[in-house]
Amino acid sequence: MPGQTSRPATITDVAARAGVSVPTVSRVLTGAARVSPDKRRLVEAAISELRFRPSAAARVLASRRSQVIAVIAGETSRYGYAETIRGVEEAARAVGYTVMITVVESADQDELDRAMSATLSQPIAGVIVLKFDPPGVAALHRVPADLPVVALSGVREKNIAQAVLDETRAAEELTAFLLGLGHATVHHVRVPPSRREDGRTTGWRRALRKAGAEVITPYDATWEPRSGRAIGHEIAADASVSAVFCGNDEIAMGVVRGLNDQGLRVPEDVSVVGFDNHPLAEMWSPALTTVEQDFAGMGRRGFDLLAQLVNGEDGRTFSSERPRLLVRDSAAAPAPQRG
Amino acid sequence: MPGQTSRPATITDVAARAGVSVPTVSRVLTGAARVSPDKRRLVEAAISELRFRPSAAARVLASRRSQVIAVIAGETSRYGYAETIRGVEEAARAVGYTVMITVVESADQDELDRAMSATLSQPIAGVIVLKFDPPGVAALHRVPADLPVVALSGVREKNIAQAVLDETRAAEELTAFLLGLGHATVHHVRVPPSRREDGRTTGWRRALRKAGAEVITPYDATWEPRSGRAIGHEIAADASVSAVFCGNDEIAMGVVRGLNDQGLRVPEDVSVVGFDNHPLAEMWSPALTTVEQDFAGMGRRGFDLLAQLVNGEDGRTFSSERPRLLVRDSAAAPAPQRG
DNA sequence: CTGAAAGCGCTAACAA
DNA sequence: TTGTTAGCGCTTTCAG
Repeated sequence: MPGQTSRPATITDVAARAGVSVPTVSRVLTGAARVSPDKRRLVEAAISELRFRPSAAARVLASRRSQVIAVIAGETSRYGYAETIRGVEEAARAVGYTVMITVVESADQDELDRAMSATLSQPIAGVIVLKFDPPGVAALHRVPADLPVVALSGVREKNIAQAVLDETRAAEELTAFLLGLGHATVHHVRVPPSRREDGRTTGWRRALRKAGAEVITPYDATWEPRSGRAIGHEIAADASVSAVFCGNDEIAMGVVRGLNDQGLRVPEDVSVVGFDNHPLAEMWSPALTTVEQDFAGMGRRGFDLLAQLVNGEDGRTFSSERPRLLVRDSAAAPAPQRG
Repeated sequence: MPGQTSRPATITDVAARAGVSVPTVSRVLTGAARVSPDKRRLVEAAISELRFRPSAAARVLASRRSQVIAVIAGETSRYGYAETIRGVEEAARAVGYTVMITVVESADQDELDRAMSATLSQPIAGVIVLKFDPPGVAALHRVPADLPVVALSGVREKNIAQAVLDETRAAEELTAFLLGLGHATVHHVRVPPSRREDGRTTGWRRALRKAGAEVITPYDATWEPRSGRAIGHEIAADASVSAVFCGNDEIAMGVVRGLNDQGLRVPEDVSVVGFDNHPLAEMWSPALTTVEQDFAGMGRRGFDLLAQLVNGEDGRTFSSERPRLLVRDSAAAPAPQRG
């Protein structure tokens, strides 16, 4: 008998073919109740013969439960973002969840709502927000209260489940390391901050204060490595700079390049350190001293937190990890003729 | 009157509040039919007072249409992958679609089906497959026939809608450029290929054949820059190598670094070129000669193709773009003492 | 232009 | 253990 139309099989088709009722098929699908071995076998056979795939939409509607989570982020392709998302996806996939990506480009209310509404009207079990930047911060505050939420970031926030990387402590440690090398102070190149001040800047400032070193206004970079290069040119012209802490490795590479453009050598003339341990940081010449950040791990921890919330288990609502200092070749004692 | 429970408002609530029937609310939601201005106003007021968001699940179930597409990929965070996904997401968001990410780590049938079934049971309008690697290729062949599909890649395939970047032509051009500089032949470092041979390798071979140059077996790198560095060490030991074409910029940076480790200079001793125009390629010393690949653009074009299929419009089913050669500083005429 | 009625494919009580 | 009966929240006929 030919002519089966290619309409996807439904649970009703399966039930008919297996000679059982629809709920029985549902039972073998969900495992919610016991089914006799022979009926189960019949149902399973029917399922595979018909290539039946249950409709998630119908399922969600009837059960009010979903196996999808949304990740809301200001970007998706820069190193830290991409790795974090990768971690979330991995952890989600391991337990049968799918992840939906929502990019929020602006912190503007209307634009935000427009971007989010498409996602929020989807049947999602929960939301993970990458609170890395202003759009992320804004998005966090517009997630409906009835939806489980986890924020991922470098800075702690009250009353919200959160997985963080303790950037503040790590930045403090890195800055102290530079000071320990003998530098009078450490200059700072910021990446775009999520609020007034990010953890890296706070840690840097704290280390300088503790050491009684002068706190010089940071340079502001964009996410583009070439903005670091331009700052490198500025720094080269300022003989008082002997050590520079950059908000991330890509900017650090730009700064090194900018310094080199002007004939300065790293670390002989100026020490430069980065943050994140980007895959290319160790390939760079000189290999970058930096801080290793386990973004994927944070993503995984974030998903675990969310899964807890979704399942109504209690447990920790906060997960923090301390990034690790990676001493390589881009920092050394200050040159006598500079600083 | 307090005590509204926080149960999300449904279309029925809105209808009641606006004093109209449910279908009328539906009409203003979908715009499928004309509604008198006053009723429309009433409905809109009720919607915003109740903070009503239509349930996508119910909508999909009733209308059999979805505003979600799935992206299936072997990875998500390496440069080309991340940028491609970014392009798809951008184009999708612009027209109110949401994207779901599915990572397929292996080409193994069972593992693939497991990874894909979670996504395929979701109500999706179509699928975009990143056919960049073996898992991607395998995934493409397991997408149900009734689902609109677009493949994204560097190599053309029959009978399937596809957006590509013409890597073969670009690689040929790049190799010819090196040959034109006076190199007797060009060595090649491959990145993990999606099948037997990727477009970059094919283009390289073609250029060598046309020029009558010797075709030497390529080195095989992984996606990790450090694998390039190890290959750089090998190349340094082989004085016959004067020009190297690397499968991507990250590997090229590794190779340059490996060459430098052994005291060789680029491009004075050996010319090295990459592929992709990674954001750090121009920061590198020397700035990398490479090929600019518009991955995000390919992602966008892919989505547009998919949207066509979903909407049942006819039109082009293939979209190709030619990457652009970017001459910078990492390639020069061969050194007399090598090659 | 509008409402009544039916049904999308599934799960959740409830009996049997 | 199994089937029957009701919906989940929406869109889609079909009348009017």
